[in-house]
Amino acid sequence: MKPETLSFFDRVYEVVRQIPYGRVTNYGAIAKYLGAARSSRLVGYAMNASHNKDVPSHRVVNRKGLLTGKHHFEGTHLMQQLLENEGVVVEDNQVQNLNEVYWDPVKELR
DNA sequence: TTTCTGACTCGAA
DNA sequence: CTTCGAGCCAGAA
Repeated sequence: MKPETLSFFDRVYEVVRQIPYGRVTNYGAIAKYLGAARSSRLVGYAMNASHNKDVPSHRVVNRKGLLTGKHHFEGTHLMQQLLENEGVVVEDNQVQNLNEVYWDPVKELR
């Protein structure tokens, strides 16, 4: 597909889809990678609409590593379980080893 | 068609 | 230290 024809939301999905297994990133990093550093909110809003998409939205957390979007998953701890299943340590709705599993599209991707 | 409201982040007061 | 405002897009009512 042509990136130019994709909406901002679609471009967010493309980036999220490239997050490696067992890694997580945050909204601001994705926004910055897309050239819209001030649009971190939109990334979150995009996740809200990514339910029908093939997007691993559970790998996207906020800047502090908090699972702010877990409430949008089925069950009470599905998002946390998905992450732990990938080896990510989550405790009290927050990624503990964030600096170890953190994946920055701006640096890692290109 | 207009209005509203969200999975955020950062800097200023 | 805490609180507040601004910036940004898409879909539903």
